[in-house]
Amino acid sequence: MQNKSVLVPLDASPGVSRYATLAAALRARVVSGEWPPGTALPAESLLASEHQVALGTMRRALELLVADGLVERLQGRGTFVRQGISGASMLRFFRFDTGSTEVPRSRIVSRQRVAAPAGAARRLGLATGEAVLRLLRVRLLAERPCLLEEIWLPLDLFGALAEGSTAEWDDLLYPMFARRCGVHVHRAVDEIGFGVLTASQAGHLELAAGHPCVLVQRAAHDLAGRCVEWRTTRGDAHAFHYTVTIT
Amino acid sequence: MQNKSVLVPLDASPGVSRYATLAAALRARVVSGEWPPGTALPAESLLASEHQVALGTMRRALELLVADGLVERLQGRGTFVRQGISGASMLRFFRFDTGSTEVPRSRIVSRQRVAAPAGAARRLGLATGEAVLRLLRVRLLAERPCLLEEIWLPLDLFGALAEGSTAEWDDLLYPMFARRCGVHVHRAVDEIGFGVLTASQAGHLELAAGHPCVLVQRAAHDLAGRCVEWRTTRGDAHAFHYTVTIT
DNA sequence: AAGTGGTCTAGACCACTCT
DNA sequence: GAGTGGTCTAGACCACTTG
Repeated sequence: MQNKSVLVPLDASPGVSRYATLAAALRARVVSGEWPPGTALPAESLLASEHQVALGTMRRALELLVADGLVERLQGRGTFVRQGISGASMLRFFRFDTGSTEVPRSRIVSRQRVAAPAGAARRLGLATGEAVLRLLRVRLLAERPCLLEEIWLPLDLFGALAEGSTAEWDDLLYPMFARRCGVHVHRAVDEIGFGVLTASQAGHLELAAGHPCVLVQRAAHDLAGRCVEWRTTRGDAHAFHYTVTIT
Repeated sequence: MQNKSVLVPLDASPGVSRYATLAAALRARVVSGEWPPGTALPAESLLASEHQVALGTMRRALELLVADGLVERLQGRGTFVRQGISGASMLRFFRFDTGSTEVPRSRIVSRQRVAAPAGAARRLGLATGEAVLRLLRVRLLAERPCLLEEIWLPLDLFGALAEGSTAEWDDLLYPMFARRCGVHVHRAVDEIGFGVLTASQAGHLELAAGHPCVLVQRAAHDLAGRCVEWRTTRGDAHAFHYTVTIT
């Protein structure tokens, strides 16, 4: 029987499959922090019996969470809440001829605690004037600057980054966000556009003012969907390349 | 039992699941033309009994074909071989402020039957000098040119387009390719880069020579994986925008 | 050896689309 | 009403990881 509405009092929403309902319930528990990033969920057989559904139905629900990127499943090990996005490097939009695929070095040019201007506030879901951290950061490959980033972070989440030396910061920010601030970036939207460098921007990149550049504007979100970072990345337009496959 | 190697003589490859093997077999039959684009496959129950597998196993195989974009399944109707790619408009890379999302008008500027130059031949998998069709095409929104396209087609497939007026050609090429030449574009790879317009290119777009532009180079493939079109699209870099979501 | 996810089976009923 | 794909069940065994 598909809908044992008598035996299963829970949510027999019409038009919604059981596994979709289960997935939503599990998603809520993950987002609530019941299973923090990196921890394992109960075994599928346990979850199935707890929710009184067949194993296959619970598996379908878990597959939805995998498709969402919320969890990952490892044969023989378990089902784990993902730590955060992985291959989201800005470098995937550029091709700098350094041969290797090394992680670019990172240099924090400036760090300011400021009142959020309208644009950043809007993107971060804050009121104009709320306290934010503004970072200016240059990324280098083979000692040469290749990307310039302006990063806006809500201070209520990233207070731990407002003090202390920035010289020892990691080259990769997101793992550091997780370790030092407990912020896990789970989803990001990159919007690519074209522009021209100001004199100041060009200086950081060792290019001429007015040089064409590609702009990548990123809004990064945590598990709960809150925007936790707003970032604008600039790089030489001539180094830009990106591949999309349609099917 | 998972591997009835005695009862099922077919391909008991180690390390490969049954449904993956089934999917490969079905894919081969689709590619061979046994079920042309637009036609329905036999019902999943038929396929399952024919291949002596459980329904669920055959469904898993069909899901793989769906993920490939090879077929689509419609509840109550059947499983159909896809006609071709759908939302692959070049316009998704640009934002021209015309408000609407109309299909841009198309004007064929020139059509030549030529010997393939090395670049086009390589992309199309032809020998240099083989006969190809070269099209120059302008796309217009609200009567204003927005995109310039140089299109290379192998003449052995597209002979039907070499004769007759180009004035009555459709605004969308792929449906016309299917109707008039029996060529179905199922997969395309777009490679995006940055450049600058030559005087001649700029003229077609009503821009100045040297104006920055975005280049989209597309290789389009049919069901069997043959490259059937090589296209270079140019548009004003300032109109470029593209969104990518990472998770 | 115990526990996990991955594959497979052989049924059942449901929702939808056509005629 | 007949036929299609979509959902669900209650089992079984396989492949892999870890103690």
